[in-house]
Amino acid sequence: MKEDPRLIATRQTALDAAQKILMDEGVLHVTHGAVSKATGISRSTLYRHWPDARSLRDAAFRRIATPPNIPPKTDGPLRSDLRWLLGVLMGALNDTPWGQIAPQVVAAASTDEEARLVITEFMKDRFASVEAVFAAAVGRGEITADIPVDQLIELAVAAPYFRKLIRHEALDEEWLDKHVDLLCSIAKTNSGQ
Amino acid sequence: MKEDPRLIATRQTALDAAQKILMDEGVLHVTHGAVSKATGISRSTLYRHWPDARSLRDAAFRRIATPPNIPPKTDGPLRSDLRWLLGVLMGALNDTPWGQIAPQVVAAASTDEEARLVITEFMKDRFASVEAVFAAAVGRGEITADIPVDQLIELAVAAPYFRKLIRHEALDEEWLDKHVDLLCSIAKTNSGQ
DNA sequence: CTCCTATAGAACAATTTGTTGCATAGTAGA
DNA sequence: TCTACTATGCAACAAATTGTTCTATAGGAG
Repeated sequence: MKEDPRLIATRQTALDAAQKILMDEGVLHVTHGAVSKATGISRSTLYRHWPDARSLRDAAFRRIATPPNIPPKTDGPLRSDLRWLLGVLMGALNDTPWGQIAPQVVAAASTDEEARLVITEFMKDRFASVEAVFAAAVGRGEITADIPVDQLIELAVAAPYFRKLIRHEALDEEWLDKHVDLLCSIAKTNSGQ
Repeated sequence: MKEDPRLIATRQTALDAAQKILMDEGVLHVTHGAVSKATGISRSTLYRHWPDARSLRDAAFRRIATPPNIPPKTDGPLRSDLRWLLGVLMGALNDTPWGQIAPQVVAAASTDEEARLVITEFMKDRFASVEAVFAAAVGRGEITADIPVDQLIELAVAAPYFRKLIRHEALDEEWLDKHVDLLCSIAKTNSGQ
């Protein structure tokens, strides 16, 4: 029993448009009417797919707020692995829908359980990737196991997110290099004391 | 030419309610109708004060998003000054309207120039306070001037904001102690090389 | 070709948004 | 106290938005 291709096409077209509206104009403007006007899909069809405004907005959030997984590179050295991982993360923030939508998800999370889940799940993934990088460095004997890994992970990820989402400052290669340098120096000076 | 006390009372009552709605239910629910129902002020009066939905929301944002200034304590030692300053900042995030509203402001900033100004101005203040603390420590000779101050400031402020706004994790005394410890150790090990 | 189902479109009710005119009541000044 | 002023409340209203329902049509599956 396969799904009618028209269902799939409608959903895809509608959510594409909803996503664009969400990014360009904010959550306030994601409505059945706006999506209908943007796509040509009739309002009644949209209501059949998403019975009310909230479910439409939720669908738009969920679709866009599913960022790609980053399998970390862990073949060392630490600086190189960390630079690569955070480079990918920074790229995602700069150049993908996720980067544009993240502020909206952050805000939604304060009143919406669904959005909160999206964020915490996502951050768990990111933290795990960074942790894998540090763990590999410990495994190679590059740093010792007594560094405050949890704090380092938090700083590593917090800085780019804070800079992009909250301060609206540029995330560029130069900034990232300095960030990674500092993280490595912390890891190493705290190592083996 | 003094202002009619009724004007002042209406504005205050209305914005109090708008603020509460903004925090509890999100920006979507800040409308003239909702504020009217919450306060008993008639809709027409509200429209007289704020001609459209956007100006009402903006007013609610602006009112709540004016966080208190924190004059930094700079009489040393570094750990103590930093602990005090970040403690106040953490307290504001945990226990004041600003902490609850910040996610909404962050989101609004991605499509609203006004909200972006609020944030950048505010962050400038916070950064200046942290910088004053480090500068005082340099002045006392506790650390040397060649530490990467800008990065340290960013990390100092980014961590609590990230933790609270994005991860929705607790900001407690224990976490803050470890955060300040790490910052101080970075400042000192990078000092005088 | 036939049955099933998704869509378009229009008509509709309900709610929300914004406007206007008028009576009332609070405020300031003489 | 009396007067002029102005903010508010209220009701009526127009316009836009939101959500529902029905019917005709067209696309897809067997």
